[in-house]
Amino acid sequence: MDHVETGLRERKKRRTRWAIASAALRLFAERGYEETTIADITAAADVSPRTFFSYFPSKEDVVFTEIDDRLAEVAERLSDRPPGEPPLETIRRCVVDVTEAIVAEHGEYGAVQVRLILERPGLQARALQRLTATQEEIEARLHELCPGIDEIDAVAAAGIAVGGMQAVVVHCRRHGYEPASMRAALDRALTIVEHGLGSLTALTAPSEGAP
Amino acid sequence: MDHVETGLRERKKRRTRWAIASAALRLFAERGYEETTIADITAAADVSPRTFFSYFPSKEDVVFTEIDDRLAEVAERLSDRPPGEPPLETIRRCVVDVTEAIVAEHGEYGAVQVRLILERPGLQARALQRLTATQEEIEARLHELCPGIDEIDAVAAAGIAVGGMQAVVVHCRRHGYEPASMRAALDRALTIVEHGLGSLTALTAPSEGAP
DNA sequence: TGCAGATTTGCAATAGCTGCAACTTTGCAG
DNA sequence: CTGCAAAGTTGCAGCTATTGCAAATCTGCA
Repeated sequence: MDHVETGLRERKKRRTRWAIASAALRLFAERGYEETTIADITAAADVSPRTFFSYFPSKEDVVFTEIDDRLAEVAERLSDRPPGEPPLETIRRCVVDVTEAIVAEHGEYGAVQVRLILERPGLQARALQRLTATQEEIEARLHELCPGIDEIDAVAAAGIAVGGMQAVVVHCRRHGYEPASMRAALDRALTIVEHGLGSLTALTAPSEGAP
Repeated sequence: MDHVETGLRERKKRRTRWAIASAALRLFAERGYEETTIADITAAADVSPRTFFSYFPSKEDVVFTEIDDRLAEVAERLSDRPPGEPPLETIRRCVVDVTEAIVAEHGEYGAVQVRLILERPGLQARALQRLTATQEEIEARLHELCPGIDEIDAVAAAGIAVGGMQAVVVHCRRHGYEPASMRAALDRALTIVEHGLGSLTALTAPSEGAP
């Protein structure tokens, strides 16, 4: 039971939602986020301003269209891992999926969405919040995968994993989104997550000073 | 040149700022955040509504009064570490300081602030954003401490460290703030940060299933 | 005592968001 | 077909946060 409903009603709703979202993203890209009002968006989408709020709870939420679905999808996929796989491998897979889902282009306006989120503090905050939600999702799966796992361990593992993810996002923000570079950063971060900061000799040696 | 200015002007400004902040926090505690308007706050603080915005850029910012100062203070303290100390130790120290600064009670309304931040999604998002800022702060210090460190390593290390911090915050949110328990969670998280997720046998063994 | 600069304030306007009630459309039974 | 009830859309009024602007006050220092 997903999006297979054939009713005219459903189809029309989906179309309207898309009309609003794409109008919004297009306008955001053209004149900027703050510079685009709800009225502008609804005018472009040819619906009443009031209607906007029956599709999205707030202006900010339009920006996250699809991204949320994508994230949820990834979280679900986590449960479909081969039963014998070591949890750590599962986490790795999960982090890779989520990260790529976040960074990769989603449909036509993906680039716009990413740029907006990275630029507008408000949107950035919202994104972090969703990332935190994902973190709890990960932790829940961990408890499923390793029934007896210590709670602190699970929380910490999830937290650290997400921290690694964020590291990649930060890296991308600075150096752009070439898949290759991103992959490298992701692998590096995951290795560190796996072996700990203690594996970085740069960190265990006394800080500069006496030779 | 900090808060030593003796001018009547300075003193009055400081007093007003405090009046607004404490009125706000008190009201938030009494009737809730959303239920308190700027007008309510300024009435209680005995200033004009317009004045509020010359002290705080937004309603949300009042909640973070002092917390920001505290965080900045901690970040600064990072540079005062003994020169020969291994960076990893410095990080540990830093994480402990920041975490305790976040969780500990700040002044009279500390508990209110923490509760609000944890409850209101908007404030939570804002807090995460500030945490991210701290993360970048940590990274910058890392580059100072280990001049040649690989950028990805630095970003990842900072990200993971903050992830560990968040883990502790999550833990506290669930189990309360008894210092002992928090200390334990913090230590555990830091150990994991240091030795990696690979050190948790629960994660490296194949997930349940065939015995 | 009086001025120059800083603060405070009132006023008006914009924009996001919500509740409500009237109006339309759609799905379906008769 | 036809008509009804549920679902969806719209306009309206209203509330709150936030900002620009200019008049009114206050403070520090002659």
